[in-house]
Amino acid sequence: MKQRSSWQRTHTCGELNLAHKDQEVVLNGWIENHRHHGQLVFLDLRDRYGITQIVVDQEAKGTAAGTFDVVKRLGAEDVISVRGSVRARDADKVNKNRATGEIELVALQVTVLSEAETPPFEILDKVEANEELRMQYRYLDLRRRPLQEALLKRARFVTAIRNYMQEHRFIDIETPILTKSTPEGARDYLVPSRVHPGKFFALPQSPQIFKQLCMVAGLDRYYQIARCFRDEDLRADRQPEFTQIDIEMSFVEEHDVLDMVEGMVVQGMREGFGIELPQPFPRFDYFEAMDKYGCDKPDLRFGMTLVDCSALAAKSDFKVFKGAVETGGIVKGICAEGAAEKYSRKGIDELTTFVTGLGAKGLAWAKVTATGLEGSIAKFYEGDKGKELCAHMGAKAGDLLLFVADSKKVVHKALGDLRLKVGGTMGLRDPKVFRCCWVLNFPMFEWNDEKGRWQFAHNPFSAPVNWDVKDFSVDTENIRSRAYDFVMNGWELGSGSIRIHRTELQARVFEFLGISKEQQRANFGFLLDAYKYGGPPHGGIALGVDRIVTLALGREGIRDVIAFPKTSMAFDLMAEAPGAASPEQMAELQIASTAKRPG
RNA sequence: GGGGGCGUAGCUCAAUUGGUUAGAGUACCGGACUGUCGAUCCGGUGGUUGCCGGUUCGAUCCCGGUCGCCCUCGCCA
Repeated sequence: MKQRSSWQRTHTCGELNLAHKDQEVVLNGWIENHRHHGQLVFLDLRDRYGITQIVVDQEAKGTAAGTFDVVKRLGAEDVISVRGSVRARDADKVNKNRATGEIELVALQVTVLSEAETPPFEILDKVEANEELRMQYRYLDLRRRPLQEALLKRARFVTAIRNYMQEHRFIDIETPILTKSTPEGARDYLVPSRVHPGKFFALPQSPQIFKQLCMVAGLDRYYQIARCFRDEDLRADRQPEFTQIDIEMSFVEEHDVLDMVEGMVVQGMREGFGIELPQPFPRFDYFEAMDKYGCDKPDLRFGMTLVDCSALAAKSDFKVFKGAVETGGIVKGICAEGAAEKYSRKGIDELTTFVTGLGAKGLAWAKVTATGLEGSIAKFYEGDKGKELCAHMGAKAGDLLLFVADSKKVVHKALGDLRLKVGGTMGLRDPKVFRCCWVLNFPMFEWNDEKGRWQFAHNPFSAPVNWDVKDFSVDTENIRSRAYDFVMNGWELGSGSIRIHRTELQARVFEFLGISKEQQRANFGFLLDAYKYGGPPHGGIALGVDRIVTLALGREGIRDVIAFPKTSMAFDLMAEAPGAASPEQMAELQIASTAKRPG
């Protein structure tokens, strides 16, 4: 027989119903609300599982002496234990908004476990206090149901992922948190070493190199729910520390990784959030995604794809169209189905302002009517020409056509963003609908204007699509890597690649980017050495847990799904971290601060 | 690092062109009330208008600086 103190609960605040009628039970919890009626008091008692109404009746039989005096003094957030009898409510007194609404607990005895001061904000499901205050008192904010629900579902999701990985022979391997700084990529968080004066550990931006070493070690399939750290400026979807599902597999090609991860995501979304994802996830070549959606993370909840109209534009009388093509640019359009009515002249002006803000010189448009086109380009597309354009765009009466003529880069940026904006306005981006896809074969390098040199587009270890590429300096911008992104609803949620597993090729990539032998040795020496002793072909991916959960739950930002987040200035308002180090600590670490405003 | 928004009672907000004693809802405290469930009714406490400085007879309001929070561009291989 388990021991239970008299104050300890027999049930939770979410589970009592008519089946427990007339039973004597004990509940523990926080007082969410209290309603005093003189000789009759109602308490809403809350715990993680729900809310149960407690009734304290001065005149009820069997109530312990003094109970009513205790209850009269109770207030919000006091922690109490209630021994009572479960009573069915009369039909007209049932609260249909609560799982426990058919019953109430008639108090026989009330014990105060902990008194609460008036909280700085009311603990209600609906957010009333501002986020700054809520972050300062995060432990109070976390009492709110929406936050608890996010943490619960996040945990269920991660558990589903772990189960899936376990089922597929992956080994959960912990990699170092105290590791080494690398020059490329994000700014590192540094940790001074006491026993190595003047030297610093870096917190990992990701376990990238270690997971590849796991492959060299022959561990074959690695995964980790890994904390990562990046000291860059923050956004609604970025925290200085965040969590990745990190995966690496040996002896694989792209489709092996993609198939495996696809199954994992489907299982995680189903078991974590009850979301069924349509399969298979479409797989786009990078340039195909850019051509059709104007971006490398397409939102597939709706169509409205970009249609190339350059050929039609070239023979047009419209100078803007014709001129763009003649000077090496392109003309593309989108067809917003049924949007003609939704956009007034003023609405279209706003769209024009929107695209000019993205670098476009203007926005050409036309509304399709039963008789032809209306709008800025109508006079160039009368009669058959108009019909030809509509046929090309797949447009029918009531649709709105929007065109941008410019360089390919500008057209894709402007129309890609415009597509999302118009799609949003037309209600095509339903937050309860989820569509995933893969984007493959990203460019291997990108030009860094500031530094005046090429740099990795993805990471230094991504293999080129063509293993035999002789010279990276030839046609550099068209060299593709075996890198892929996982995308859901227009969010990049994961990124990975098939890796380079041979020293020679890795060395040539570094060499091309002007990373000297010395730098290579200093930064990645142990990885390059490892490959000398037999590195298997391998590849992997990392998925952002915080972002997936945020998207699945339809929350505003990732702070909503992290128990103890930091502000956009990377400050923990509750713990007041970071904080000052004492002179003694600094001296022991042999470091000094040059900050103008210490502590 | 740049741009934008915000900062007034514990909380959410208001306050006319710069003008009397800075208001309301809610919370809290006190009172009434035996069927409420965002209880209701009556009364009350509660303010360095983020901070510093300037303009002015007079500043919540205008100006400069500063601190904090949020969004965003750069940044985040």
